[in-house]
Amino acid sequence: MTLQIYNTPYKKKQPFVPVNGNNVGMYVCGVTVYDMCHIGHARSLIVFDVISRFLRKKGYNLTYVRNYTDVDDKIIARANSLGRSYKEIAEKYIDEFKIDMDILGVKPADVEPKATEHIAEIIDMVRMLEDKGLAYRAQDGSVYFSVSKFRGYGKLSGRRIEEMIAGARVDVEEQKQDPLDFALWKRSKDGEPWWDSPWSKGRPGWHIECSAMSTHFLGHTLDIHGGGRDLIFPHHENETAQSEGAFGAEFAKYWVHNGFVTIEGEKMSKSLGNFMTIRELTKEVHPEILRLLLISRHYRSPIDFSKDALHASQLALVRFYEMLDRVEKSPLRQGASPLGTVIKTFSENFDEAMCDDFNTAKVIAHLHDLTTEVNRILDNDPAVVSDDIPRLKAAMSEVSEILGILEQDPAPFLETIKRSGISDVGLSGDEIEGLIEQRNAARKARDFKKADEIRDMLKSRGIQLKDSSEGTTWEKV
RNA sequence: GGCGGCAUAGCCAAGUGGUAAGGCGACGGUCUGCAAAACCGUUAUUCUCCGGUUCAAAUCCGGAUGCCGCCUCCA
Repeated sequence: MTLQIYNTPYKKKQPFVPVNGNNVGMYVCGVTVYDMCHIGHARSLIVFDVISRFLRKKGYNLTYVRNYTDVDDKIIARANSLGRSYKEIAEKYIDEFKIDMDILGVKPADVEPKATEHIAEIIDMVRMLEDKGLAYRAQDGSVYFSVSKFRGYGKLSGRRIEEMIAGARVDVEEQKQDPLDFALWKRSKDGEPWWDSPWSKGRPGWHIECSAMSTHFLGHTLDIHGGGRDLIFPHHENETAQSEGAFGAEFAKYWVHNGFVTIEGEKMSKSLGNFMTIRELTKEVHPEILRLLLISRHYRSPIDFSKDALHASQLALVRFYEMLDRVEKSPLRQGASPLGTVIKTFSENFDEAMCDDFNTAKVIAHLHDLTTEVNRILDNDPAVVSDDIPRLKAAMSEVSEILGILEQDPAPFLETIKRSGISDVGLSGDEIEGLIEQRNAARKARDFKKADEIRDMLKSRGIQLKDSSEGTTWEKV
Protein backbone atom coordinates (compact mmCIF):
# COMPACT_ATOMS: atom_id res chain seq x y z
CA MET A 1 0.00 0.00 0.00
CA THR A 2 1.48 3.35 -0.92
CA LEU A 3 1.22 6.20 1.47
CA GLN A 4 -0.87 9.23 0.51
CA ILE A 5 -0.42 12.48 2.38
CA TYR A 6 -2.64 15.54 2.29
CA ASN A 7 -0.41 18.43 1.30
CA THR A 8 -1.56 21.81 2.60
CA PRO A 9 -0.53 24.07 -0.33
CA TYR A 10 -2.07 21.73 -2.90
CA LYS A 11 -5.17 21.04 -0.82
CA LYS A 12 -5.23 17.39 -1.76
CA LYS A 13 -3.72 14.03 -1.01
CA GLN A 14 -0.59 13.14 -2.91
CA PRO A 15 1.45 9.94 -3.09
CA PHE A 16 4.39 10.16 -0.72
CA VAL A 17 7.68 10.12 -2.60
CA PRO A 18 10.65 11.15 -0.47
CA VAL A 19 13.29 13.42 -1.98
CA ASN A 20 16.12 11.07 -1.18
CA GLY A 21 15.05 7.46 -1.65
CA ASN A 22 14.34 5.76 1.59
CA ASN A 23 15.65 8.54 3.79
CA VAL A 24 12.99 10.82 5.12
CA GLY A 25 13.46 14.09 6.93
CA MET A 26 10.58 15.43 9.00
CA TYR A 27 10.61 18.70 10.86
CA VAL A 28 7.82 19.61 13.23
CA CYS A 29 7.46 22.91 15.01
CA GLY A 30 7.59 22.19 18.69
CA VAL A 31 6.57 24.33 21.60
CA THR A 32 7.64 27.63 23.04
CA VAL A 33 8.74 26.72 26.52
CA TYR A 34 7.25 29.34 28.80
CA ASP A 35 4.44 27.38 30.49
CA MET A 36 2.84 23.98 30.90
CA CYS A 37 1.50 22.33 27.75
CA HIS A 38 -2.20 21.90 27.23
CA ILE A 39 -4.28 19.33 25.41
CA GLY A 40 -4.02 21.22 22.15
CA HIS A 41 -0.27 20.79 22.26
CA ALA A 42 -0.81 17.16 23.14
CA ARG A 43 -2.77 16.64 19.97
CA SER A 44 -0.06 17.98 17.72
CA LEU A 45 2.62 16.02 19.53
CA ILE A 46 0.60 12.82 19.37
CA VAL A 47 -0.34 13.27 15.72
CA PHE A 48 3.28 13.59 14.68
CA ASP A 49 4.34 10.89 17.09
CA VAL A 50 1.95 8.52 15.32
CA ILE A 51 3.10 9.72 11.89
CA SER A 52 6.76 9.20 12.80
CA ARG A 53 6.08 5.74 14.19
CA PHE A 54 4.16 4.78 11.08
CA LEU A 55 6.83 6.05 8.71
CA ARG A 56 9.38 3.92 10.54
CA LYS A 57 7.05 0.94 10.42
CA LYS A 58 6.79 1.42 6.67
CA GLY A 59 10.55 1.00 6.51
CA TYR A 60 11.59 4.60 5.96
CA ASN A 61 14.83 5.71 7.50
CA LEU A 62 13.32 8.67 9.29
CA THR A 63 15.08 11.57 10.91
CA TYR A 64 12.53 13.40 13.00
CA VAL A 65 13.45 16.86 14.23
CA ARG A 66 11.28 18.77 16.67
CA ASN A 67 12.54 22.04 18.07
CA TYR A 68 12.16 23.94 21.28
CA THR A 69 11.71 27.68 20.97
CA ASP A 70 13.71 28.65 24.02
CA VAL A 71 14.11 32.39 23.50
CA ASP A 72 11.14 34.58 22.70
CA ASP A 73 9.05 37.46 23.99
CA LYS A 74 6.80 35.29 26.12
CA ILE A 75 9.65 33.49 27.81
CA ILE A 76 11.34 36.78 28.54
CA ALA A 77 8.11 38.29 29.85
CA ARG A 78 7.56 35.30 32.08
CA ALA A 79 11.12 35.38 33.33
CA ASN A 80 10.89 39.07 34.14
CA SER A 81 7.64 38.68 36.00
CA LEU A 82 9.16 35.94 38.14
CA GLY A 83 12.52 37.60 38.54
CA ARG A 84 14.27 34.67 36.91
CA SER A 85 16.44 34.38 33.86
CA TYR A 86 14.91 33.42 30.54
CA LYS A 87 17.22 30.41 30.56
CA GLU A 88 15.83 29.14 33.85
CA ILE A 89 12.28 29.42 32.56
CA ALA A 90 13.10 27.65 29.32
CA GLU A 91 14.91 24.86 31.11
CA LYS A 92 12.14 24.38 33.61
CA TYR A 93 9.49 24.04 30.95
CA ILE A 94 11.61 21.80 28.78
CA ASP A 95 11.83 19.48 31.78
CA GLU A 96 8.08 19.69 32.30
CA PHE A 97 7.51 19.05 28.61
CA LYS A 98 9.62 15.90 28.78
CA ILE A 99 7.60 14.67 31.74
CA ASP A 100 4.38 15.29 29.81
CA MET A 101 5.68 13.45 26.75
CA ASP A 102 6.62 10.56 28.95
CA ILE A 103 3.14 10.45 30.46
CA LEU A 104 1.55 10.57 27.01
CA GLY A 105 3.87 7.97 25.56
CA VAL A 106 5.15 10.40 22.94
CA LYS A 107 8.57 9.19 21.87
CA PRO A 108 11.44 11.65 21.73
CA ALA A 109 12.30 13.00 18.30
CA ASP A 110 15.68 12.03 16.87
CA VAL A 111 16.89 15.59 17.30
CA GLU A 112 15.35 18.15 19.63
CA PRO A 113 17.30 21.30 18.97
CA LYS A 114 16.98 24.58 20.79
CA ALA A 115 17.06 27.92 19.07
CA THR A 116 19.73 29.25 21.41
CA GLU A 117 22.08 26.45 20.43
CA HIS A 118 22.00 27.44 16.77
CA ILE A 119 22.56 31.16 16.84
CA ALA A 120 25.56 30.83 14.53
CA GLU A 121 23.49 29.11 11.82
CA ILE A 122 20.77 31.68 12.26
CA ILE A 123 23.21 34.54 11.80
CA ASP A 124 24.69 32.86 8.72
CA MET A 125 21.30 32.55 7.21
CA VAL A 126 20.32 36.13 7.90
CA ARG A 127 23.58 37.24 6.35
CA MET A 128 22.86 35.15 3.29
CA LEU A 129 19.44 36.76 2.93
CA GLU A 130 20.96 40.17 3.33
CA ASP A 131 23.56 39.39 0.65
CA LYS A 132 20.84 38.35 -1.71
CA GLY A 133 18.99 41.57 -1.15
CA LEU A 134 16.03 39.86 0.47
CA ALA A 135 16.65 41.35 3.87
CA TYR A 136 17.47 44.80 5.09
CA ARG A 137 18.90 46.28 8.20
CA ALA A 138 16.66 48.72 10.02
CA GLN A 139 17.87 51.82 11.82
CA ASP A 140 17.96 50.18 15.24
CA GLY A 141 20.05 47.25 14.05
CA SER A 142 17.23 44.79 13.60
CA VAL A 143 17.03 42.91 10.32
CA TYR A 144 13.82 42.36 8.40
CA PHE A 145 12.85 40.08 5.57
CA SER A 146 11.51 41.99 2.63
CA VAL A 147 8.38 40.19 1.60
CA SER A 148 7.89 42.08 -1.62
CA LYS A 149 11.32 40.96 -2.89
CA PHE A 150 10.50 37.30 -2.59
CA ARG A 151 8.47 35.98 -5.47
CA GLY A 152 5.96 33.41 -4.38
CA TYR A 153 5.23 34.81 -0.96
CA GLY A 154 1.83 33.48 0.02
CA LYS A 155 1.94 30.26 -1.95
CA LEU A 156 1.70 28.03 1.11
CA SER A 157 -1.21 29.77 2.77
CA GLY A 158 -2.93 30.75 -0.46
CA ARG A 159 -2.76 34.45 0.16
CA ARG A 160 -1.65 37.25 -2.04
CA ILE A 161 0.33 40.20 -0.85
CA GLU A 162 -2.19 42.72 -2.17
CA GLU A 163 -5.00 41.00 -0.32
CA MET A 164 -3.10 41.04 2.91
CA ILE A 165 -2.36 44.69 2.61
CA ALA A 166 -6.02 45.30 1.85
CA GLY A 167 -6.82 43.38 5.03
CA ALA A 168 -4.72 45.91 6.88
CA ARG A 169 -4.67 44.20 10.22
CA VAL A 170 -0.92 43.94 10.23
CA ASP A 171 1.18 45.87 12.65
CA VAL A 172 2.78 48.93 11.34
CA GLU A 173 6.19 49.13 12.89
CA GLU A 174 8.27 52.10 12.13
CA GLN A 175 11.32 49.99 11.51
CA LYS A 176 9.66 48.07 8.72
CA GLN A 177 9.66 49.21 5.12
CA ASP A 178 6.50 47.25 4.50
CA PRO A 179 3.94 46.17 7.09
CA LEU A 180 4.19 42.54 5.94
CA ASP A 181 7.93 42.34 6.50
CA PHE A 182 8.99 40.28 9.47
CA ALA A 183 11.97 40.26 11.78
CA LEU A 184 14.88 37.96 11.12
CA TRP A 185 16.98 39.52 13.84
CA LYS A 186 15.66 41.69 16.65
CA ARG A 187 17.83 44.15 18.43
CA SER A 188 17.55 43.36 22.14
CA LYS A 189 16.21 45.87 24.57
CA ASP A 190 17.75 46.40 27.98
CA GLY A 191 17.41 43.36 30.17
CA GLU A 192 16.74 41.03 27.26
CA PRO A 193 19.07 38.23 26.25
CA TRP A 194 21.33 39.04 23.34
CA TRP A 195 23.96 37.59 21.05
CA ASP A 196 26.55 39.44 19.05
CA SER A 197 25.86 39.76 15.37
CA PRO A 198 26.97 41.88 12.44
CA TRP A 199 23.89 44.06 12.93
CA SER A 200 23.32 44.50 16.62
CA LYS A 201 23.36 42.82 19.96
CA GLY A 202 20.14 40.99 19.48
CA ARG A 203 18.19 37.77 19.23
CA PRO A 204 16.60 35.78 16.45
CA GLY A 205 13.14 36.47 15.09
CA TRP A 206 10.69 33.66 15.63
CA HIS A 207 10.58 32.16 12.16
CA ILE A 208 14.27 32.01 11.35
CA GLU A 209 15.16 29.39 13.95
CA CYS A 210 13.07 26.74 12.21
CA SER A 211 14.59 27.52 8.83
CA ALA A 212 18.12 27.45 10.20
CA MET A 213 17.75 24.33 12.32
CA SER A 214 15.80 22.31 9.80
CA THR A 215 18.41 23.04 7.16
CA HIS A 216 21.22 22.25 9.57
CA PHE A 217 19.85 18.81 10.39
CA LEU A 218 17.88 17.83 7.32
CA GLY A 219 19.20 19.81 4.36
CA HIS A 220 17.56 22.34 2.09
CA THR A 221 14.47 20.31 1.23
CA LEU A 222 12.44 18.65 3.95
CA ASP A 223 10.24 15.72 3.07
CA ILE A 224 7.64 16.61 5.64
CA HIS A 225 7.13 19.77 7.59
CA GLY A 226 4.45 19.71 10.22
CA GLY A 227 2.73 21.73 12.87
CA GLY A 228 -0.63 23.05 13.97
CA ARG A 229 -2.96 24.72 11.49
CA ASP A 230 -2.39 28.05 13.16
CA LEU A 231 1.22 27.98 12.06
CA ILE A 232 0.42 28.01 8.35
CA PHE A 233 0.34 31.76 8.36
CA PRO A 234 2.51 33.54 9.05
CA HIS A 235 5.03 31.15 10.56
CA HIS A 236 5.34 28.52 7.85
CA GLU A 237 4.82 31.01 5.09
CA ASN A 238 7.72 33.01 6.46
CA GLU A 239 9.92 29.98 6.95
CA THR A 240 9.35 29.09 3.33
CA ALA A 241 10.20 32.57 2.16
CA GLN A 242 13.43 32.64 4.16
CA SER A 243 14.60 29.19 3.24
CA GLU A 244 13.73 29.32 -0.41
CA GLY A 245 15.04 32.85 -0.59
CA ALA A 246 18.34 31.85 0.94
CA PHE A 247 18.94 28.49 -0.71
CA GLY A 248 16.88 28.57 -3.87
CA ALA A 249 15.59 25.07 -3.25
CA GLU A 250 12.09 23.90 -2.47
CA PHE A 251 11.76 24.09 1.31
CA ALA A 252 9.31 21.31 2.09
CA LYS A 253 7.73 18.73 -0.13
CA TYR A 254 4.78 17.86 2.07
CA TRP A 255 3.13 20.18 4.56
CA VAL A 256 1.11 18.47 7.23
CA HIS A 257 -1.07 20.52 9.56
CA ASN A 258 -3.16 19.21 12.40
CA GLY A 259 -6.54 20.61 13.43
CA PHE A 260 -7.29 22.18 16.78
CA VAL A 261 -8.65 20.90 19.99
CA THR A 262 -11.67 23.04 20.74
CA ILE A 263 -13.76 23.60 23.84
CA GLU A 264 -17.41 24.14 23.06
CA GLY A 265 -16.41 24.76 19.50
CA GLU A 266 -13.74 27.34 20.19
CA LYS A 267 -10.03 26.90 19.81
CA MET A 268 -8.30 25.92 23.03
CA SER A 269 -5.64 28.50 23.75
CA LYS A 270 -3.83 30.31 26.44
CA SER A 271 -5.25 33.64 25.37
CA LEU A 272 -8.86 32.45 25.60
CA GLY A 273 -8.14 30.80 28.91
CA ASN A 274 -10.16 27.73 27.94
CA PHE A 275 -7.33 25.26 28.21
CA MET A 276 -6.58 22.24 30.31
CA THR A 277 -3.02 21.14 30.85
CA ILE A 278 -1.80 17.67 30.03
CA ARG A 279 -0.59 17.27 33.59
CA GLU A 280 -3.90 18.19 35.21
CA LEU A 281 -5.94 15.97 32.97
CA THR A 282 -3.75 12.90 33.12
CA LYS A 283 -3.94 12.98 36.89
CA GLU A 284 -7.58 12.09 36.52
CA VAL A 285 -7.77 10.07 33.35
CA HIS A 286 -5.47 7.41 32.04
CA PRO A 287 -3.20 8.82 29.32
CA GLU A 288 -4.33 6.14 26.89
CA ILE A 289 -7.86 7.48 27.12
CA LEU A 290 -6.68 10.93 26.12
CA ARG A 291 -4.49 9.46 23.44
CA LEU A 292 -7.37 7.46 22.01
CA LEU A 293 -9.61 10.51 22.01
CA LEU A 294 -7.01 12.53 20.14
CA ILE A 295 -6.51 9.92 17.42
CA SER A 296 -10.13 8.91 17.07
CA ARG A 297 -10.83 11.84 14.76
CA HIS A 298 -8.95 12.56 11.58
CA TYR A 299 -5.90 14.66 12.37
CA ARG A 300 -7.01 17.56 10.19
CA SER A 301 -10.46 17.91 11.75
CA PRO A 302 -11.17 19.83 14.91
CA ILE A 303 -11.85 17.80 18.05
CA ASP A 304 -14.23 19.19 20.58
CA PHE A 305 -12.92 18.32 24.00
CA SER A 306 -15.41 17.50 26.73
CA LYS A 307 -15.99 15.14 29.62
CA ASP A 308 -18.45 13.29 27.41
CA ALA A 309 -15.93 12.85 24.63
CA LEU A 310 -13.40 11.60 27.16
CA HIS A 311 -15.94 9.19 28.59
CA ALA A 312 -16.78 7.85 25.14
CA SER A 313 -13.08 7.17 24.57
CA GLN A 314 -12.84 5.39 27.87
CA LEU A 315 -15.75 3.13 26.91
CA ALA A 316 -14.09 2.28 23.62
CA LEU A 317 -10.74 1.60 25.25
CA VAL A 318 -12.33 -0.62 27.88
CA ARG A 319 -14.16 -2.52 25.13
CA PHE A 320 -10.87 -3.24 23.37
CA TYR A 321 -9.09 -4.28 26.54
CA GLU A 322 -11.96 -6.50 27.63
CA MET A 323 -11.79 -8.34 24.36
CA LEU A 324 -8.05 -8.86 24.81
CA ASP A 325 -8.53 -9.93 28.39
CA ARG A 326 -11.19 -12.37 27.33
CA VAL A 327 -8.90 -13.96 24.76
CA GLU A 328 -6.07 -14.26 27.28
CA LYS A 329 -8.34 -15.96 29.77
CA SER A 330 -9.90 -18.34 27.29
CA PRO A 331 -9.22 -22.05 27.52
CA LEU A 332 -7.07 -23.42 24.71
CA ARG A 333 -7.93 -25.99 22.11
CA GLN A 334 -6.45 -27.48 18.96
CA GLY A 335 -7.90 -27.34 15.49
CA ALA A 336 -8.67 -24.91 12.71
CA SER A 337 -8.20 -21.25 13.46
CA PRO A 338 -11.33 -19.15 13.22
CA LEU A 339 -9.53 -16.00 14.31
CA GLY A 340 -6.82 -16.14 11.67
CA THR A 341 -8.83 -14.55 8.88
CA VAL A 342 -10.28 -11.91 11.13
CA ILE A 343 -6.86 -10.88 12.37
CA LYS A 344 -5.39 -10.85 8.88
CA THR A 345 -8.23 -8.68 7.60
CA PHE A 346 -7.71 -6.30 10.45
CA SER A 347 -3.99 -5.94 9.78
CA GLU A 348 -4.61 -5.22 6.12
CA ASN A 349 -7.30 -2.68 6.92
CA PHE A 350 -5.04 -1.09 9.48
CA ASP A 351 -2.27 -0.55 6.97
CA GLU A 352 -4.67 0.67 4.32
CA ALA A 353 -6.26 3.22 6.64
CA MET A 354 -2.91 4.50 7.86
CA CYS A 355 -1.67 4.82 4.29
CA ASP A 356 -4.71 6.91 3.51
CA ASP A 357 -3.36 10.12 5.00
CA PHE A 358 -2.89 8.59 8.45
CA ASN A 359 -6.60 7.95 8.89
CA THR A 360 -6.52 6.89 12.52
CA ALA A 361 -10.27 7.45 12.84
CA LYS A 362 -10.78 4.67 10.34
CA VAL A 363 -8.28 2.51 12.19
CA ILE A 364 -10.36 2.82 15.35
CA ALA A 365 -13.44 1.69 13.40
CA HIS A 366 -11.50 -1.37 12.24
CA LEU A 367 -10.48 -2.01 15.83
CA HIS A 368 -14.15 -2.01 16.76
CA ASP A 369 -14.89 -4.44 13.94
CA LEU A 370 -12.12 -6.73 15.12
CA THR A 371 -13.45 -6.59 18.66
CA THR A 372 -16.96 -7.50 17.54
CA GLU A 373 -15.66 -10.39 15.45
CA VAL A 374 -13.47 -11.81 18.19
CA ASN A 375 -16.28 -11.56 20.71
CA ARG A 376 -18.66 -13.27 18.34
CA ILE A 377 -16.27 -16.13 17.71
CA LEU A 378 -15.74 -16.52 21.44
CA ASP A 379 -19.47 -16.47 22.08
CA ASN A 380 -19.74 -19.38 19.68
CA ASP A 381 -16.82 -21.30 21.10
CA PRO A 382 -15.15 -20.01 24.23
CA ALA A 383 -11.98 -22.01 23.58
CA VAL A 384 -9.24 -20.37 21.58
CA VAL A 385 -6.87 -22.11 19.19
CA SER A 386 -3.47 -21.76 20.79
CA ASP A 387 -1.81 -20.33 17.65
CA ASP A 388 -4.35 -17.52 17.54
CA ILE A 389 -3.08 -15.93 20.72
CA PRO A 390 0.35 -14.99 19.36
CA ARG A 391 -1.34 -13.94 16.11
CA LEU A 392 -3.65 -11.55 17.88
CA LYS A 393 -0.80 -10.32 20.05
CA ALA A 394 1.31 -9.58 17.00
CA ALA A 395 -1.51 -7.62 15.39
CA MET A 396 -2.12 -5.72 18.63
CA SER A 397 1.53 -4.96 19.21
CA GLU A 398 1.54 -3.31 15.80
CA VAL A 399 -1.34 -1.16 17.01
CA SER A 400 0.52 -0.26 20.20
CA GLU A 401 3.74 0.45 18.38
CA ILE A 402 2.09 2.85 15.97
CA LEU A 403 -0.83 4.36 17.86
CA GLY A 404 0.59 4.14 21.36
CA ILE A 405 -2.60 2.66 22.82
CA LEU A 406 -3.34 -0.86 24.08
CA GLU A 407 0.14 -1.00 25.56
CA GLN A 408 -0.98 -2.22 28.97
CA ASP A 409 -1.68 -5.69 30.29
CA PRO A 410 -5.45 -6.00 29.97
CA ALA A 411 -6.32 -7.39 33.39
CA PRO A 412 -4.50 -4.85 35.60
CA PHE A 413 -5.46 -2.03 33.25
CA LEU A 414 -9.13 -2.90 33.48
CA GLU A 415 -8.84 -3.21 37.21
CA THR A 416 -7.40 0.30 37.45
CA ILE A 417 -9.88 1.90 35.09
CA LYS A 418 -12.93 0.24 36.52
CA ARG A 419 -12.09 1.21 40.03
CA SER A 420 -11.02 4.76 39.35
CA GLY A 421 -13.40 7.23 40.90
CA ILE A 422 -14.31 4.82 43.68
CA SER A 423 -13.44 7.50 46.22
CA ASP A 424 -16.74 9.30 45.62
CA VAL A 425 -18.76 6.11 46.09
CA GLY A 426 -18.49 6.24 49.85
CA LEU A 427 -17.61 2.57 50.16
CA SER A 428 -14.23 0.90 50.29
CA GLY A 429 -13.31 -1.98 48.05
CA ASP A 430 -13.58 -4.33 51.01
CA GLU A 431 -17.04 -3.06 51.86
CA ILE A 432 -18.14 -3.62 48.29
CA GLU A 433 -16.69 -7.12 48.28
CA GLY A 434 -18.49 -7.79 51.57
CA LEU A 435 -21.81 -6.73 50.09
CA ILE A 436 -21.19 -8.90 47.07
CA GLU A 437 -20.63 -11.88 49.35
CA GLN A 438 -23.88 -11.15 51.19
CA ARG A 439 -25.70 -10.90 47.90
CA ASN A 440 -24.24 -14.13 46.60
CA ALA A 441 -25.28 -15.89 49.79
CA ALA A 442 -28.78 -14.56 49.27
CA ARG A 443 -28.74 -15.69 45.66
CA LYS A 444 -27.64 -19.13 46.71
CA ALA A 445 -30.58 -19.23 49.12
CA ARG A 446 -32.74 -18.05 46.21
CA ASP A 447 -33.60 -14.93 48.16
CA PHE A 448 -33.58 -12.79 45.02
CA LYS A 449 -35.41 -9.95 46.66
CA LYS A 450 -32.56 -9.37 49.07
CA ALA A 451 -29.96 -10.02 46.38
CA ASP A 452 -31.54 -7.43 44.12
CA GLU A 453 -31.77 -4.93 46.94
CA ILE A 454 -28.05 -5.13 47.49
CA ARG A 455 -27.38 -4.85 43.78
CA ASP A 456 -29.72 -1.87 43.42
CA MET A 457 -28.14 -0.15 46.38
CA LEU A 458 -24.68 -0.52 44.85
CA LYS A 459 -26.02 0.55 41.48
CA SER A 460 -27.40 3.74 43.00
CA ARG A 461 -23.88 4.49 44.22
CA GLY A 462 -22.42 3.92 40.78
CA ILE A 463 -21.25 0.35 41.27
CA GLN A 464 -22.34 -2.05 38.55
CA LEU A 465 -22.18 -5.76 39.29
CA LYS A 466 -21.57 -8.43 36.73
CA ASP A 467 -22.28 -12.10 37.46
CA SER A 468 -20.49 -14.79 35.54
CA SER A 469 -19.62 -18.43 35.93
CA GLU A 470 -16.33 -17.36 37.55
CA GLY A 471 -18.05 -15.20 40.12
CA THR A 472 -19.19 -11.64 40.52
CA THR A 473 -17.15 -8.64 39.44
CA TRP A 474 -17.88 -4.97 39.86
CA GLU A 475 -16.97 -1.70 38.25
CA LYS A 476 -17.51 2.00 38.76
CA VAL A 477 -19.69 3.43 36.04
C1' G B 1 -12.59 44.20 5.94
C1' G B 2 -9.39 40.13 3.41
C1' C B 3 -8.34 34.79 3.06
C1' G B 4 -9.34 29.70 4.24
C1' G B 5 -11.95 25.46 6.32
C1' C B 6 -16.24 22.88 7.83
C1' A B 7 -21.82 21.43 7.65
C1' U B 8 -23.27 13.40 7.22
C1' A B 9 -28.85 9.87 12.11
C1' G B 10 -30.77 11.83 18.90
C1' C B 11 -25.11 12.51 19.79
C1' C B 12 -19.75 11.57 18.17
C1' A B 13 -17.85 10.32 13.41
C1' A B 14 -15.42 7.91 8.42
C1' G B 15 -16.30 8.56 3.58
C1' U B 16 -13.72 13.54 -2.56
C1' G B 17 -17.79 10.56 -8.77
C1' G B 18 -20.54 4.28 -8.56
C1' U B 19 -25.32 4.23 -4.84
C1' A B 20 -24.03 6.09 3.18
C1' A B 21 -17.94 2.69 7.75
C1' G B 22 -17.62 2.58 12.99
C1' G B 23 -18.98 4.07 18.11
C1' C B 24 -22.47 5.96 21.87
C1' G B 25 -27.72 6.06 22.78
C1' A B 26 -32.65 3.89 21.89
C1' C B 27 -35.81 -0.32 20.75
C1' G B 28 -36.55 -5.83 19.91
C1' G B 29 -34.12 -10.76 20.57
C1' U B 30 -30.40 -14.76 22.48
C1' C B 31 -28.07 -15.63 27.29
C1' U B 32 -29.37 -14.77 32.68
C1' G B 33 -33.36 -16.21 38.73
C1' C B 34 -33.61 -11.00 37.18
C1' A B 35 -29.74 -7.82 35.65
C1' A B 36 -24.85 -6.52 33.60
C1' A B 37 -21.45 -7.88 29.77
C1' A B 38 -21.21 -10.20 24.98
C1' C B 39 -23.66 -11.39 20.50
C1' C B 40 -27.84 -10.94 16.71
C1' G B 41 -31.48 -7.54 14.58
C1' U B 42 -33.84 -2.57 13.91
C1' U B 43 -32.53 2.67 14.02
C1' A B 44 -29.95 8.39 7.58
C1' U B 45 -34.35 6.19 0.49
C1' U B 46 -30.29 10.17 2.26
C1' C B 47 -25.53 13.73 3.56
C1' U B 48 -27.58 22.40 5.76
C1' C B 49 -30.58 24.78 1.66
C1' C B 50 -31.23 26.23 -3.73
C1' G B 51 -29.59 25.64 -8.68
C1' G B 52 -26.08 23.27 -12.32
C1' U B 53 -22.60 19.38 -14.65
C1' U B 54 -22.93 13.88 -15.25
C1' C B 55 -25.58 7.63 -17.25
C1' A B 56 -24.34 8.35 -12.01
C1' A B 57 -23.08 13.58 -6.87
C1' A B 58 -22.52 13.44 0.39
C1' U B 59 -18.45 13.76 -3.07
C1' C B 60 -17.49 18.28 -8.88
C1' C B 61 -19.28 23.65 -10.18
C1' G B 62 -22.24 28.26 -8.84
C1' G B 63 -25.18 30.69 -5.12
C1' A B 64 -27.43 31.13 -0.03
C1' U B 65 -27.29 30.21 5.28
C1' G B 66 -24.77 28.77 9.70
C1' C B 67 -20.34 27.60 12.52
C1' C B 68 -15.03 27.76 13.06
C1' G B 69 -10.07 29.34 12.03
C1' C B 70 -6.08 32.59 10.13
C1' C B 71 -4.75 37.77 9.04
C1' U B 72 -1.41 39.70 16.49
C1' C B 73 1.40 35.11 20.26
C1' C B 74 -0.32 30.30 19.06
C1' A B 75 -0.05 23.07 18.36
